[in-house]
Amino acid sequence: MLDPKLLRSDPELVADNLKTRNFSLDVGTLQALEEKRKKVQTRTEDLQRERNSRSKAIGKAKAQGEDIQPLLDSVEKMGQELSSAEAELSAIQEEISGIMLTLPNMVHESVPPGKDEADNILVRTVGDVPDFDFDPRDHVDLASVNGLMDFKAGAALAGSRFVVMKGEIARLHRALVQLMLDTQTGENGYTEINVPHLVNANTLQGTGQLPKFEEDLFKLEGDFGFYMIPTSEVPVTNTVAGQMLAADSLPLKYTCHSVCFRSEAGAYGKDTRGMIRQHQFEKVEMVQIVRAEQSYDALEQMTLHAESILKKLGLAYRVVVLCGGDIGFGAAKTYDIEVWLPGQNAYREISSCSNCVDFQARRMQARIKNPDTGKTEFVHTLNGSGLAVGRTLVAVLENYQQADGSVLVPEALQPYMHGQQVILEVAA
RNA sequence: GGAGAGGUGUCCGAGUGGUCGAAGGAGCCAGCCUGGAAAGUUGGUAUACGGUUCACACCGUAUCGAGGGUUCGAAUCCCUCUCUCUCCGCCA
Repeated sequence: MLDPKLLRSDPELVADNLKTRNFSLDVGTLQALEEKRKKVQTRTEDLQRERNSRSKAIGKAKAQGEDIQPLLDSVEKMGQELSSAEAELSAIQEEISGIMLTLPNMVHESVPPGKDEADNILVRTVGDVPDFDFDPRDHVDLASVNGLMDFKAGAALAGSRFVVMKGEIARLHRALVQLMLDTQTGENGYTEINVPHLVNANTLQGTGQLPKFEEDLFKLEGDFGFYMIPTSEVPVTNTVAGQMLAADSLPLKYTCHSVCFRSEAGAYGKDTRGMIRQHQFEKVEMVQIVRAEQSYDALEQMTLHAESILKKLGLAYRVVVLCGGDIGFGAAKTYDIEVWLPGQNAYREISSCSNCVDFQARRMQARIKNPDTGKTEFVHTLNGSGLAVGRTLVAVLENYQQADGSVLVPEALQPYMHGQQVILEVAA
């Protein structure tokens, strides 16, 4: 959520900023609502004050054994007026907060303007794109041998955009999870955390998926009000919701392996082949809760933490900073990491690292007491993939393939593969 | 699933209709004390919103798990929900 004070005091500044992400803020409507709110609130509070003071007088009079009937009569008439003022006020406030919840975050000044991903700015390119002396296959062709990656089976069990993995592929997938968790915990200073895969609406509102993006989520039927998490960013970040954190407990750095569920509404016909875009996929996430003044440094570090996995795996990638038109709802600045996929002859997103500044913290009411000023302030939250496991699997298969269709196991993964150096070998 | 007990400020904890934003304690901050510290001692220490103000600040309103109700007045009474704990049942 945006700072309501800023929105009130300088709506043009906010509107200008949101223009960067092609969001048009209706300043006039908002200001009119605000003005009305102010008027009704003042009137309501005046009435409340009057009622309170008369009620106190009644209490006093009664204690002294006086006749309170005249006082009762005088206050009774206020009741109607007060309750209608209160109703009007809460209706206006509800309307305002409804709008506030749908406003995206303001972007950092370094975020480039732009319409879509074509306008993202390249930050750096790392590693060499492999040069094959044969026509490289994509991961579907490579791993479908013996049905080790079986989309038909997935479709039969659930529908399109599901997969069944077996044998060496399933193990490689698990090995990637292990490598990622071990790296983030052992080298990058994260604490491993394991969280619910089902959450309630309030939690999703805290991180910004609700109320605006419900169609992207899977919601469970029944009275529980459960949604399946689209990313563990949601439950992990919300572990600090509603808390007054000790300032010296920050930064909090969590890494979490989870399954993620996305409806992929609006992605019809996009990435229909293979494991790039599934309804269910696994991800190792990084989440940081930091002091405000540290969040942009933390974003740089977190991006490097994501990159550290790609470096270990020897995969070529590039880092881009998302332009205003491509950046997510809650983020103030986002780096995407794109890995080279020979099967697509293109770089494809494998991680997204965002600084949400105080946007989520304000929604969640996650705060610290600043020890220097004594003031309460919101923490800053960051999240990033470290990495998307399914897409990393795709990248390993496609980048390490050999002419005969077998795939070399990157050295960093071999300890997790019982020392196995090659998979998908065709029996001679 | 059944029975019971609870949810109060940063934390612990008192408070069953009125002067309670809330006793007391811990923590934290400041003053005194001290060569310095500890101890002691005095004071301060919630959040949000609104109003007045250049500002310091002051005033008002709301907030005792959440929402509704009763009442002139609710932390306190009633209803619904929710979470935690204990016991029983069931269960990976």
